[in-house]
Amino acid sequence: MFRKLPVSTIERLSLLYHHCRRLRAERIERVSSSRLGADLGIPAHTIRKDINFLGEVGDTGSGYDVSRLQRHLAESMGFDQPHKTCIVGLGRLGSAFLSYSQLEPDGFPITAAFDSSINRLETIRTDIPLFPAHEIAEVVRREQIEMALLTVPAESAVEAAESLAHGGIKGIVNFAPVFVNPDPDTIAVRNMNVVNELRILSSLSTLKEANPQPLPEKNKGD
Amino acid sequence: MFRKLPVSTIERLSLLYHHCRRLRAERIERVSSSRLGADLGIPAHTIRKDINFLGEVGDTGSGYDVSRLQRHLAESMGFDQPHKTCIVGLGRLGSAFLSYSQLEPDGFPITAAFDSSINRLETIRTDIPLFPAHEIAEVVRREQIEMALLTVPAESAVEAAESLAHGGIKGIVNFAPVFVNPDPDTIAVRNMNVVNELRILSSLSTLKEANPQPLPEKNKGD
DNA sequence: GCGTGTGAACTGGTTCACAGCG
DNA sequence: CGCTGTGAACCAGTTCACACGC
Repeated sequence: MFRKLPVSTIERLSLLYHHCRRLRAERIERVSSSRLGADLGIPAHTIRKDINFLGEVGDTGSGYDVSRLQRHLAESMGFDQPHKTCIVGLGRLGSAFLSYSQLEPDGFPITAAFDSSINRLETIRTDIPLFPAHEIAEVVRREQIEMALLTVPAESAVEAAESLAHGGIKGIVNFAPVFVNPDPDTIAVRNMNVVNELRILSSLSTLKEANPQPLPEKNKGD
Repeated sequence: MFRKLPVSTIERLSLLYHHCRRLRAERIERVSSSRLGADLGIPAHTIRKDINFLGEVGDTGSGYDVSRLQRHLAESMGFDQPHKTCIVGLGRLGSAFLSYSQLEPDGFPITAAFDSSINRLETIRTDIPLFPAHEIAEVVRREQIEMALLTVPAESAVEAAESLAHGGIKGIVNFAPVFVNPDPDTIAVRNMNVVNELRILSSLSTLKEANPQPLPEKNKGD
């Protein structure tokens, strides 16, 4: 249908979808691109361009109907269907997600969780079914799990990702500080690495000091 | 010195720096751009271009000296100095970081942590100094804290970010699902939102199904 | 010959400017 | 008159191709 959405556009539309839900919760029914831009830190014309990838949705002269916009986003990007998700690695971070109740209502029900330590599996108390790591592929396939949060130590990340691939996973959010992608043609990976983000921030600030110029202004109107 | 590094280049160089440390730990002293590219999922010529922003560093015909490369990266991007870091919000996620011992050796010592619940502050046992949220600005300024991990609920994020700004923070890693940036000219923000990453993954997979074409190959050699 | 360094060509995402419509 | 929609212009980053040094 909509070939070739730039990834950056997908990222922004995903943000936008979330913002629509928020606006609806606040009973706001109508919003302009410039308002959206200010709220999300994105230039207004970029917002309009992005939305137009989905076809015409706005009402000329009076902005966007929040509900309609949300519906359009949900339908065309698949935000309306839930996607079964699993957690691989139940250290501190994985455990935190295990009890992060926001995932289910946002469309990502945690359907299974894995750890290589049987000991640890027996200790954790939760309603979510827990399995040993060697059953990853089997369970993912059986339960048709699409998404994975990969929260294992760096040493185990590649192997765990391969198991997920064997199970037919569709996407991985990788928290380990190593590159994993068993099969780039089939599996998408997003990396979330705190230390790396901190490094990026620190070099941005270092480079800025060395060359004092304001960061490009991004959240103004048109 | 090196004006105008694209942010994407900074991101890759930061990854590269981390990889250098790993290689050195494995006693690997010499590496080619194509090898680096394969390890990091980045095309080899992009690696070379990125590295060249720092000036000539490689040895023609025989790749890069890992130690020298690491040193160059550290010096020009400020990776060698430690940057004091704080945690704002001690829920599950914030607490996980509080005991994530990797931050200190990677150059981001946790110097303080904050929460608005005095009760919670009294419960947590740690060597890191804890403070009530209303002291954020004061402590950040006094301790010269540069970085913050913002792990508060969405409702409190904007306010917390403003306090950090008052304290003169340089960078914020924002885990809350709202846009925060009190002062784009002075403060850099990186957003890490699991639900958003999951949505991006799900729409990538949805759009791919609707239009079955392989994702662009990224981790091949030259 | 292998692997870096780099100017040149390219590509595609972002920005602009304005037409069109309520 | 405000705000969307959009083709055109722009520009930044990526990709290419090849010269040069080991």
